[in-house]
Amino acid sequence: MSERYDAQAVEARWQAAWEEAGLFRAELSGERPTYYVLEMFPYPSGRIHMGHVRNYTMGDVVARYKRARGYDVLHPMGWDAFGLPAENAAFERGVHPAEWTYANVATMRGQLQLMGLSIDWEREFATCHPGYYEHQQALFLDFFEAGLVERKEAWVNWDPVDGTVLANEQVVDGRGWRSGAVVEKRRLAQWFFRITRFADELLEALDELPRWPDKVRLMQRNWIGRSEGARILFPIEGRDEALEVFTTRPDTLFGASFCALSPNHPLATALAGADPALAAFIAECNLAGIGERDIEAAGKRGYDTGVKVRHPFETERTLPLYVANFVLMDYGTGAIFGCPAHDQRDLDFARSQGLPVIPVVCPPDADADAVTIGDEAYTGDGTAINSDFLNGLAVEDAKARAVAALDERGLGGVSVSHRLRDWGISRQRYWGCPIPVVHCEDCGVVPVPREALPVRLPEDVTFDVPGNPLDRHPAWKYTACPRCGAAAARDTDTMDTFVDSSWYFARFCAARADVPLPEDEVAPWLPVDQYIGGIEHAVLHLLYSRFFTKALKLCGYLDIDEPFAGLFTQGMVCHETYRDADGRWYYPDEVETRAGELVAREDGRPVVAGRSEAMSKSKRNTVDPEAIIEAYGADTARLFMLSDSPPERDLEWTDTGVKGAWRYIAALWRLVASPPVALSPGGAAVPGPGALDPQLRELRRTTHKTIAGVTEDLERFRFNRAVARIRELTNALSAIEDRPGAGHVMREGLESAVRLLAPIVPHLAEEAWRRLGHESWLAREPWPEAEAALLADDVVVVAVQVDGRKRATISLPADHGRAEAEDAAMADGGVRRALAGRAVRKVIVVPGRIVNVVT
RNA sequence: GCCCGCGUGGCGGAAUUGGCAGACGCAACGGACUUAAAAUCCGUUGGCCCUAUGGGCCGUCCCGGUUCGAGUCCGGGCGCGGGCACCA
Repeated sequence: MSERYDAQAVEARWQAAWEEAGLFRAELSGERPTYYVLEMFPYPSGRIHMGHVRNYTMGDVVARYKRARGYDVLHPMGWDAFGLPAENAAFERGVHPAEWTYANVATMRGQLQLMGLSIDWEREFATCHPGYYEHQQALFLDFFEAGLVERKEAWVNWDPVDGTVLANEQVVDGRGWRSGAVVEKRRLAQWFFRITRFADELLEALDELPRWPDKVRLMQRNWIGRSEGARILFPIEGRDEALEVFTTRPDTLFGASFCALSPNHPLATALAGADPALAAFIAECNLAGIGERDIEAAGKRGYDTGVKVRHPFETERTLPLYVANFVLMDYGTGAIFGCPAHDQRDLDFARSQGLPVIPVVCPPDADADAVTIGDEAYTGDGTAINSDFLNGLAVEDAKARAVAALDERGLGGVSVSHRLRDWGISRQRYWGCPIPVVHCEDCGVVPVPREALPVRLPEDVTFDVPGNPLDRHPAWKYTACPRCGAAAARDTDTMDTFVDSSWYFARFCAARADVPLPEDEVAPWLPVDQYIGGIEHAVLHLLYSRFFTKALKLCGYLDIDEPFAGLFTQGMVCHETYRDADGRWYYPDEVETRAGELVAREDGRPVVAGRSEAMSKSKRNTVDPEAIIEAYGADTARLFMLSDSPPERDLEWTDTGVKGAWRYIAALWRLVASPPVALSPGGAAVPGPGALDPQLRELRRTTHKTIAGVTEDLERFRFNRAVARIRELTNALSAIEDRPGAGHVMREGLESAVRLLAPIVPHLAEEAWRRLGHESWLAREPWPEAEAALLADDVVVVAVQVDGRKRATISLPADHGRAEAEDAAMADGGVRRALAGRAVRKVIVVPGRIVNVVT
């Protein structure tokens, strides 16, 4: 009789036992090497979702594996707990953001604990706790002192109804996502982290991150967007100053037909003072957005200021100066010269303004006298024409020559621009880390003294009206200037929540310390050896954390250059979607199959299954992890997460797949509880090869090959392959026949399988380990070692091809030579038949692999 | 528009990086056990064909190339997915 595996009871028992024994507490032994594995910490939205399950399962496999490999492992968990959803909940339901957040944390912690993760919960923290954000405020002050923080005016999305700045993501089709009001551009004083100061460092260090996905590095490279070019001065007619522009194409300078300023360029502002029509044009530009879609709607528009600028090379020539809606203030110098022939934007603008189009680059095969530009600018390579001293030079040479000439004349030189902007961190929100500065009428901006930290959020706030509760709080912002003592006001903005997540990984090393990052506790663990999370953070979070690390190093906190030595980006968890004729979405458990048709369980309405997409509440294609754990246990959920798809790819959640995982768990338990042959006693040595028949010898080989293979797979994040290998082993063990020595081989195979499975299905493995007669913690057992002698076959099967087509397989001793293989191949009946007496020209032998007979 | 990535059975995916394509699993079909169901176990399963315990042909999106040999490398196409998007 086989006993049924009771996953829920077993899992609860081991979770409690591990917890009580404190097995996963991270400790610095000083003897073992350290390993820090971290998954991106969750936002406490309410309940965990399958994406969390996948993410944390992978991290836990790594943590448990590395522990078995003899590392001191740090595997912590916390909560990215500030953010807008809490304020929305407060607004919609009247519950305080803190209450809502901590309740969610409690729920989700309980759910994560059901998964059996080997986490050191003693280091848990939530970023919304003053014990965390007080240190963040201290870091802000450090950055301030180091010149890494500055306050400057910036153009922001302003929602006139809600009275707040909106992040770009909160502007939908030009309107505030909640108020529906048309968003305006406003210039406000904001706090910035000077990430651009590290632009080149952040770019170059990407080459030193071999364990990061190429895709992420590429995305960051593009995001930083380094462009090499030149700055050029165009003297302004009638003024004692020059217009400075940035270009990547100084070679096309002779093709210039206009210059243009951003509407927000200081010169544009100055000119608008005396020109009401220009002022009106600028106001209009600021009302509309500056995204491509906005401008596409409005068209490329410009205002001729009447001002002329002088061409740096052709001093007799002047160009009109426009203010144009497509020129961005925060890139380059906020001003451009336009060469319509070789830039599409400039061409569109020139056509609409009736400006000349002068070709100055001749495409390789074109006739220099007949180059014409239609509706498309020519941006390719070629030779300079119509360009005086540049004529005849290739584009790259012409660039260098032009820059040299500018330099000689004192009218410009080499320059580099980045797409990356400084990081604006001010948010007109309540539920975030207060910015520790005070605004004094006499002293200006004054940092809050360190001994006055933390600047705590007030608890008595209201959300019944839109806007920033901190700003309208009756008392909170009124304080004394720390410098002069006069009445002053606190900054009522809070920090972008990406600040919170930019240094949490370091704080985990000393979660309770009374300074932000004590070196003796932090240094041994950092950098994070393996970071795991979603690709959606490829740029923002991962770039901000990299910046923080460099800033923290500058401030003397850390001695590392990069926060995450290894990065793994996992795929999403997907599920089919279900809709009825009215377009209503249904949850998977709301539909069923009746008479071969998909229908809504409730009223039998026909439902159509749509394509599989990432699980989301809006499409109602989510499956609740807790329900799965209740039905099948955490091990089943974990096993399924790792089984089918490679971890970097999307995973399709299917009921049948989960059932398959459960079947394997039940079958494995049966195999352990009632093996097909009686196990030899634990600890007894396996008989030598001579004492075993070929089947058993082969089985031992399979066992040791599996150990080696799974080890390699786990090192390389090939979890699906690892699971497949272990299944192959246990399939082979199930088929074992009783004969002398079988009990020994069975025990060795079974114990190996259980140990290899320990990181993946830890509860089942622990239970099986005890059932096999052990009294130790499997979670503390060392990783199994493969015996080298058993990894090599003594007989190999070699394929034989005739003219590249497989015609036979032959068995040869593993150490066979070329001649032996060739002879055996030529002697094979199938090969002779395929040759049909034709003359053999040559025979290619790759020992152990293949023989190819070529006629 | 620019920049990446990916196309393998009915499905998810393997293939030691140029050497036996389809491991492992899901689904499906057939069978055993059972009053029945569930559970479990055994078997079959890329396609086509033949003189059928064997054997042949085709087959990794399409066309071409390199090679004794290509899912893997190169060139061109088609399709799907992702990132960025007036960045001068």
